[in-house]
Amino acid sequence: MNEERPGSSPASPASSASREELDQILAVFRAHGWEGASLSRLSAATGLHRASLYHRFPGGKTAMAVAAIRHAGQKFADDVLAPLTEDGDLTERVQRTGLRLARFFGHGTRWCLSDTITLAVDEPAIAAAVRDVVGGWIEAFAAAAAEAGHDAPRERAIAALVAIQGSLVVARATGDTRPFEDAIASLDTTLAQP
Amino acid sequence: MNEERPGSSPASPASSASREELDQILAVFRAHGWEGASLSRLSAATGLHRASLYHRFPGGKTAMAVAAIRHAGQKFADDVLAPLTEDGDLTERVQRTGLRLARFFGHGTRWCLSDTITLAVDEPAIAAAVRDVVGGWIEAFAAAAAEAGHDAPRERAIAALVAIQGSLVVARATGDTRPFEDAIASLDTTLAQP
DNA sequence: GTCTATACGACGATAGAC
DNA sequence: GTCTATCGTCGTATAGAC
Repeated sequence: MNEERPGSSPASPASSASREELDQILAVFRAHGWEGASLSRLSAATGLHRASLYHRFPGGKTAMAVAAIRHAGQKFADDVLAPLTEDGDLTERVQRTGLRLARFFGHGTRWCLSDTITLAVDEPAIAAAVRDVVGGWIEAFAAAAAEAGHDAPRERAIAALVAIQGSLVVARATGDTRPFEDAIASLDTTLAQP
Repeated sequence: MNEERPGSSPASPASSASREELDQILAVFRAHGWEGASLSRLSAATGLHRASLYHRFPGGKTAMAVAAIRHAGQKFADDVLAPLTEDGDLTERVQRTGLRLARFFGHGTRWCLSDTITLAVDEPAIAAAVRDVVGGWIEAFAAAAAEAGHDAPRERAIAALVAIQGSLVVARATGDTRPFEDAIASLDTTLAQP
């Protein structure tokens, strides 16, 4: 379980960890936020002992969080946003993205890392990483809205993002996931209609 | 600083703390969430030592959180939701509620307690208190939408709530508070129009 | 009701053997 | 690169003097 990264992306600054480990670290930060993601929980989730985690991430917990955010951004771009830029009818692409979104967020039962990890963290690196991921999200949505012929595509994109984030918060607070499904369903009129 | 509660509301189950202290406790939970709201921070914010906090709240940190949520719900009902049920034109009342909302959330710079405190807390009392407050919020919005003649007032109310919550999350993640101002501005069409 | 003092476990982080 | 063991600090929570 240590013969990883054959010739993958050399863009990451350091920190060697397998995709599975990053998945598990990501899950902890996503569910518990910065303060709730303790080394104990991260250790239990990955099966690695504290010292091994620090071996992979010499930058400590902050580096783990940044790596988790970048990993989440990559997964989100590949799984959710990619269908938006493929060939085919815009409405169909937006619909496919909606399905991917619903899966990504467990149909309203899993929170957004960009939400949970930004609570009261005073680490500039984390804030920057989140801004990066969310910016890409907005850009991809805006491109769809522009293709649909809307005159303020960025505003439309942000509106869609707001609806998703808000519905996840409401789902967490009330236990009702219908608003999330509504937010996904309304993507068509928000992004694919002029 | 201890001659409080003359004959106020005997509805609260126990826990004697002044409004100012509850304000300060509320501010800590709102900004830092459940895990980040440490006794040190609560002690520093109130000026009370740990033991004094436990004297006011024999139920410990959970009791402090529940009291903060109820206090926030009361303030929100009095400051923000009350204008909706007063006399006068519906559009004007909704507009006034928008102004109160903007002030309550620092124009997008202060988060919602119902959001931050629900992150990874496994305390049923806290979840119940939040559900209570959010439920009242939805009901008040739905009453306005019903008065406007909408046929699905509850859905409209939830849509407005989602927009506000989502814009606060986006503001936290990106630093841009314009989506929040937009959410407030759109209250008129969401709640006051048929 | 306020305080000082403290219990005891969990926190992030390291040292150093293997 | 993995582990055990440990550091010093902070977490929630109490005891008990005043």
